[in-house]
Amino acid sequence: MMHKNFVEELRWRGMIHDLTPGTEEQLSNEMTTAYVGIDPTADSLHIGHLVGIMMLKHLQMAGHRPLALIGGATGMIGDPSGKSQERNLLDEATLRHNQECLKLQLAKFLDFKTEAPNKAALVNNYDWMKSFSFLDFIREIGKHITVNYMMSKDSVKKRLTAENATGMSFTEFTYQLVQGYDFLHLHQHENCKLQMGGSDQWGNITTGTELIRRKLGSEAKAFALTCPLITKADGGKFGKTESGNIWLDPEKTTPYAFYQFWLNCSDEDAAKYIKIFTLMTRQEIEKLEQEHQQAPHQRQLQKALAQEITIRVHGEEALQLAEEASQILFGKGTTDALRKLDEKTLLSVFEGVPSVEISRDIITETADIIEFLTTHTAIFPSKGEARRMLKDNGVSLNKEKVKDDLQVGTADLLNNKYILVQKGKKNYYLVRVV
RNA sequence: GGGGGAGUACCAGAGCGGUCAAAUGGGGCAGACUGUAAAUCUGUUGGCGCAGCCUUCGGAGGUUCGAAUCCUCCCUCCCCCA
Repeated sequence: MMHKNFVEELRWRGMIHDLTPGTEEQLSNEMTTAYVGIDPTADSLHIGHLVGIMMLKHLQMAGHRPLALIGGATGMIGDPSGKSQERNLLDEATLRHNQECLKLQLAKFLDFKTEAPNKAALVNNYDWMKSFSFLDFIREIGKHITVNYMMSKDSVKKRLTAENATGMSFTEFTYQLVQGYDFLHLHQHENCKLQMGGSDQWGNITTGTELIRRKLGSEAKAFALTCPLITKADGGKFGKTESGNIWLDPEKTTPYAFYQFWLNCSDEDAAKYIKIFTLMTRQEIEKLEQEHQQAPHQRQLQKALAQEITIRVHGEEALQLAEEASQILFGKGTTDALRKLDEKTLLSVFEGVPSVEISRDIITETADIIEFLTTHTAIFPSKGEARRMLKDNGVSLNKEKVKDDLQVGTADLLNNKYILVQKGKKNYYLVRVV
């Protein structure tokens, strides 16, 4: 019933950073339950969550049982390992709402419905932490782990010894123990034997395995597996753009923007990401890489990557629209091509492009381009910036560069109703005259 | 509780009475080159009616012709000792 060797699969995909001894044996011996934690800080996943989810996906495909753990409790504390500050408490209603939304998105990757024994499940540590009293916690859990052990974790050491040490609250210090307890709880209630996560979670995960070993004895089996943190070749943070996170929720990140994100990856990143974020086989990927090398300008890797993820998250139809829009905006498209589009096509193509409405008088009166870009449409936050960008040759109307002395008039309208404004090469805005 | 240090633009970090809208680096944005890539080079990075003016250097007052720079109080953070 084990279709594939899970660890082997992750290994060639470059998704293994570290694992505890015996992990592979455990996975080849029996169907194993494993989990990945997700913070429910928003009502949508973003692509930073995708690595963990893909690990669960491969796990399930290999015949094992995936658990997605919503960190309702831990998410309120904040991991001391850096970036995240201590967080605020979410009220329970918000937490449950987020949980439901996340589950719908997870269902695009994991099978929560199958009759097979390895059906995916969603759990929330708030459910078992909320009524766990402090006193009970320190008596039952805290006494099994020494402070010395906890202090030896990198995440903690860094906070204590760093040059610019900012101190660490008791709450943050406790984080690893609370997370460790999750593993113990799942071990006892769900027969969960493996926790997975990013390599920054190694310390927290091993606190869990250690807690299980000390509390349940050395015959209790608990393993850890981490994947490397996803990076960009240029050192930037993965998954962020100037406009923020890339979300899976089409309301937060349009399918067009989502598709564009992947299409825009550098060659180096695309080769790495395609292994992590798609299910293409090794042969398929190697073939693509060869094709890419022979004709790099065609960007086969980026296209394949963008296609597969966009379909999985947003569906076939959304992908098609995103591709069409990209073709018109970035292809050989000219003003003429734009003018030929009928209104319906134009609207569907630009669905994912931010749009602004302005009143018709502004155009019939003919508007100064700077006024048009700032006060009327708010495409630029300040006139100075608009002026600067115009001087730098960075603004186009309907795909034609414009100068700062232009008067915008009805002649610039597409379908007598729209103007396509372009800020730089990649930022489009559809201005709609009403 | 005692002693010391720090808070400057997106971040890091200079400046310590006028020449400061504030060095430098990073980041961002744009342009050139390209393949909607990377690297590189260039420009730009508070606002406006832009050779001028207005609002900024934790907060509130004060000294001075003039303060990011000096004084007072407050807030926040860090370090060391107890």
